[in-house]
Amino acid sequence: MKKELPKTYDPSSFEDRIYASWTKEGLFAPSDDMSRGHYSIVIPPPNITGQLHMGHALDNTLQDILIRHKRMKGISTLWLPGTDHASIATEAKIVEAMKKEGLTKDDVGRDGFLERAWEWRRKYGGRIIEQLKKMGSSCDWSRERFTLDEGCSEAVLEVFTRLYDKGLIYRGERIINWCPHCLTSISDAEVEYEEQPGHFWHLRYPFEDGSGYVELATTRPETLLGDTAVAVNPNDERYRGIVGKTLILPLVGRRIPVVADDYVETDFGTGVVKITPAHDPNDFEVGRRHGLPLVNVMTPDAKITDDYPAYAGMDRYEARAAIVRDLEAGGFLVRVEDHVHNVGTCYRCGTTVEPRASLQWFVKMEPLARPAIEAVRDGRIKFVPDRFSKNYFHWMENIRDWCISRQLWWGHRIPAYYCDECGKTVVSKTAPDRCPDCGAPMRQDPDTLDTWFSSALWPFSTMGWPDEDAADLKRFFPTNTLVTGYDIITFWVSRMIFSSLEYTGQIPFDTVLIHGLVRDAQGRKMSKSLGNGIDPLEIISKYGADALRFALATGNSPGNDMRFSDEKIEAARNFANKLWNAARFVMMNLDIEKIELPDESKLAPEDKWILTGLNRAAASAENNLENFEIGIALSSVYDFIWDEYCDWYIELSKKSVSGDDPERSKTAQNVLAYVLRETLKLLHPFMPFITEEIYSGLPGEEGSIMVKEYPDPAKIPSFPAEAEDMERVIAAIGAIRQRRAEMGVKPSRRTSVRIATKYPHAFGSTEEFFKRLAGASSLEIVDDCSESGAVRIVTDSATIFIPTGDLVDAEEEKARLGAELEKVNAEIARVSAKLANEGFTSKAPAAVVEAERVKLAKYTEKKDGIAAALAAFN
RNA sequence: GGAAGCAUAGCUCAGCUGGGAGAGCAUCUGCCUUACAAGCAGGAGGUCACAGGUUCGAGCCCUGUUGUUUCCACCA
Repeated sequence: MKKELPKTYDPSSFEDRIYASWTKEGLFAPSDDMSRGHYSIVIPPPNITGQLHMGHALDNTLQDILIRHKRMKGISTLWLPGTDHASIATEAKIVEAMKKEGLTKDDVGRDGFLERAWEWRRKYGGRIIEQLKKMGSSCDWSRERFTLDEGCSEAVLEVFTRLYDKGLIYRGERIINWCPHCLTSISDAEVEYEEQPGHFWHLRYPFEDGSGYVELATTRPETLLGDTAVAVNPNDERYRGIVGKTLILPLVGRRIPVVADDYVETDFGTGVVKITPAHDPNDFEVGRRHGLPLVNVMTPDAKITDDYPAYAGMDRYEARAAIVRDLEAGGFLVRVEDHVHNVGTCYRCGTTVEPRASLQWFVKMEPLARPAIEAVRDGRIKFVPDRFSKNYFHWMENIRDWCISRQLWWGHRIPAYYCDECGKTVVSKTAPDRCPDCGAPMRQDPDTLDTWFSSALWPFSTMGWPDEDAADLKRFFPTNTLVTGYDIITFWVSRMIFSSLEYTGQIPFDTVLIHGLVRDAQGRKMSKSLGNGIDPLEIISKYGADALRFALATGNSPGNDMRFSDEKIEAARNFANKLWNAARFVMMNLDIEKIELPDESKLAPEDKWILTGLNRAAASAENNLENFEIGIALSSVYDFIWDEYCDWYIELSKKSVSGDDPERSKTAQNVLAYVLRETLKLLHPFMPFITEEIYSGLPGEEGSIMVKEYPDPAKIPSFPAEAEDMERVIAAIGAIRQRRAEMGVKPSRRTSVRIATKYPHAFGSTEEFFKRLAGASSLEIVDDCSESGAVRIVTDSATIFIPTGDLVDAEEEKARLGAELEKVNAEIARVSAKLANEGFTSKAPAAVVEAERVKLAKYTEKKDGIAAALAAFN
């Protein structure tokens, strides 16, 4: 019946095999048994262009831990996976690929392009899914979804038409962020600001009537071509007289007015601002207030239009240089100063964004934001940690309308149809045959929707919405936990919340578990450009997926960034190896058909001690997992395995297992195996592969560990009193080891040990322990020992005598004991003072006061022991 | 300009509702004690950034200061 594990822990030899067997047995699908409730998570869908990186690895490890834990608790559990079509990123890839063939989008046309995109998706879209599987992710792959699949597209159409009918989606000419490289609009959230050194060019614009100039400063002189006014503050005494006058725009010759607007700060620059409504968001607003014309001076790829022949075709930076040169030549340049300013860049490609007035589709946010704010404020949705709700509120409360149209082809095409004859617009899920007003043919809007528009629907579009009766929707929606990084709260989390509330009337999830970024060993963000990214797949092939998961989960607290280093992953692998070897030891010694926890009457003190420890570890794991304290949950399991089970219990059990009492041996085997089995279950959500591999070798166990019941502390026997006695023995062994090490006693040298204690029952049958673990040749329980040639070690429950003959220097012993006495006296003084403090005893919780009393009693016992030991020298 | 996080052992970090500071790595000493040298046993190492405050009691709560990181805003 004995099963042997290979001598070394080699995760690559079993991880893939185990994952395949889980899949084959269909263990990832939710169970039909709903008696213990249900629990669901939707995966943050990775981009189909993506390769697994450490961020995914962390995100998915956390989700898998939560899911596996709930599943083991018998809850019907769904982890719904899928991918995101990632409009900009994917389109860029396809364009790039076509470029190698010498083709452009226009060459192949819209249909040809989409064919290529779908082909690309078929080829590479599953790559990241396969990588997630390497992590051990227990997603229900039979439910895998894609943001551009039929169901999700249906949801998008439904939402768009509903919002349009409600007046919450509108089309209008606004200033939007335009990426000249991606050639599309992007939303405010997709702009990243970075500080860049630049200049302030002080210019002067002449009055038409020849009465001089106004001086103003700009960081973007090339936008001068689009100036349609100059503005001053209405309360600025200096400029009161010029409001309403007309200026001649240098180089262009356009007549532009001086307007008064509160937007202008009197104490910044010269107090005069040039207004370019088509190329600056603030100027756009000023322009609207004053009815100024929009003059767009740039092409989509940020080159000057043909309207300005002197600069036509130049890109914005060439044009800037040329215009500055011409301004200087014309005497319009007063001076140039250095200036650092924030420049908006595209979050996808890093190109400097060009604000640009254009006709786009928007979602009216204010009415949607209100209930979304309320849902978090009243606690229906919780952020863990809570502080991220502040970010959320700030963003939601200052939200601006969301630009959702993209000048891309890969994505959900906007279901708006235009009649070129009469100008009619129809928004409809199905294409109208012809214009309902004039009967002319209609033309669909060429644009697609922001990728995040469909991601915002993910928690319910994947469950079957808009079919309100869809089985999954009824059963698993709202979902429970959303696990994601703080970097996409605005992009995604907030949009799911308002979307779900608006369309389903329900919250999308009750808890948002936020994690930080995984940084490199130096604390830098992992990035492609730095080349400091650590590839999770490489880590897996070198150390195993369990080690990777452990390294990511341990010591990680919600919302905080973490560093990933070789030391961390090695420590994780070492732990796996430790567990592996412990299991190997247990299995080598097992001679039982199945694991049965023996009656209490058969249990030895050390058995009761380890069971009590297991009980505590199980309680800690359970409580901390429920509170999303995943790192703490894991460390309590880790500590139990290494410090209690391996370092002590296995050593203690050796005397029984290999002893000559068959019944005692059987009991010890059963306890060893029982604790190992329950420990494997405790650890399984964190390290699924190694736990499954070991579990499958345990006698009498059938099926997969992943669907066994998670250890319930209420069902694990606990013996606090006996465990405390065992602690006295462990403390005594520790104290002897310490003294021997201090005295430089060779490990091979055995000495007899005598123990005087108030707790003789605790030390009753422990001789073997002292022989094995404390270098003892014999153990004797004595009432007292007054011989002087002995080392005396005093713990709070025993005085230990080791007659080491001439090794002992009486004076040294006295000095050492004296020092210890002093120490313990100081402790007694401190605790006594505390207990004498009426403020403490009356105000502190009873349990805390009691704990102090227990401490005092222990210290006092120790003091008495030391005093007695000292007395023996006199 | 606004907001938030972080500051704990040489390094990287835990420390969950306030009740005498922990881990991993590194380091020092001694061990191949037949599960494990990816290990075992033992040791050293901390005014918990600084200054006040609240409290019987503060690493933890409050105020301020310094350093550092991030998010938001965008003053042309």
